[in-house]
Amino acid sequence: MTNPQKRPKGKSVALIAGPTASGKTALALRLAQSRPVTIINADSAQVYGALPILSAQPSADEMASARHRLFGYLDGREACSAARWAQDAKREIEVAWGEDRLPLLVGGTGMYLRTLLDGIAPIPEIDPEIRNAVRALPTAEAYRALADTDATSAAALSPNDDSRIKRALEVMRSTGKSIVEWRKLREGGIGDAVELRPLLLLPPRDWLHARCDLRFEQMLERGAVDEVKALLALGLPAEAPVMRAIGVPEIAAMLRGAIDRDEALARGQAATRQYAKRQYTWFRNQSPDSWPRYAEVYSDSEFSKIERLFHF
RNA sequence: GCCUCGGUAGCUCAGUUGGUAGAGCAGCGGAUUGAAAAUCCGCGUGUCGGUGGUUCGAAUCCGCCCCGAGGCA
Repeated sequence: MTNPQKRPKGKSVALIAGPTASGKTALALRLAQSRPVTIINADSAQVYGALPILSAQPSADEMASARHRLFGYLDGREACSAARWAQDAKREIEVAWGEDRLPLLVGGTGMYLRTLLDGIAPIPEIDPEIRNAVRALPTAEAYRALADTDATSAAALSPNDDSRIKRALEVMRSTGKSIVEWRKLREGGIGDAVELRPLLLLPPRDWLHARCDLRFEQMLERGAVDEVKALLALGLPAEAPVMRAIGVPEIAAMLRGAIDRDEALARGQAATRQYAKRQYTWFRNQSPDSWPRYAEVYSDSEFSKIERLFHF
């Protein structure tokens, strides 16, 4: 299956992406047995140290069995971002190459991966005061303010799209330039400079749902509640990304007595399924057609089939 | 055995004096440029328990049967 027309563009980067609970970790660990790799996290919640269980980070044993990077490396007090992660990932990729290891990106955050591969608009850091002021506004007010100063981007957004409205507004206030203008530039992507070996895991939805449900239940049984207790004790602001991780609001509601355990379980499971669905939509539609899709249930017995899809 | 209440979407339930049914949640499709496990947009998916009547027309009225909960014995 070698294609003589296809010449390597550069050093290799492997990528396993797909919805939560699709088997990415198992596949990555299996791959690590067959060649020297550095598994690099590409998941926006697994970057935080506070939630190893609830964010489904690999276990301590799994982490010890292969080289892992960018898992749990940030304090919940700082907010990660696509650009921040992409920068860190680039660095880890270089290190891996330097050690003759294959960098293996594993994760489900489509925007992080896109930022790394395609780059992003070079918008300067937002002044924290401006950011805080903008985020404190009610959505409708933020939208009005945006319409007054940046009608073009306001027109392109739903008046309810809180997070994009506030991003557009903070960019306008902080840089004096519309986010629409900024986005005409896109910088820093490594996609054209590397030989990418991607694989999407898109298992059948029924199976995935059952796995989401089971996994959240097991998280609850295996320490997620204590994790959330400890997280709440830090007193982080509700907007901190780590506070919005799936399961945190649900378990927090249970801990303050607003809902019982069954309800927390049901809500956490539903939130997991809904997240998986969004990821499914992203990877199915946003990924280049050339990226191989594995639509079956992954198990290690399928590994040789997977290796072929990976174009090794 | 008798009485009462209930049986409508995957779940919890609405459904006014008969005009082939609609909410929430779940689910499905989509978007996604520095919070993305975020945020937003769109879509009812139905033997109205079954059956036989009354009627131009039944989820709505009547009979019988089935299932569930409670009560009386």
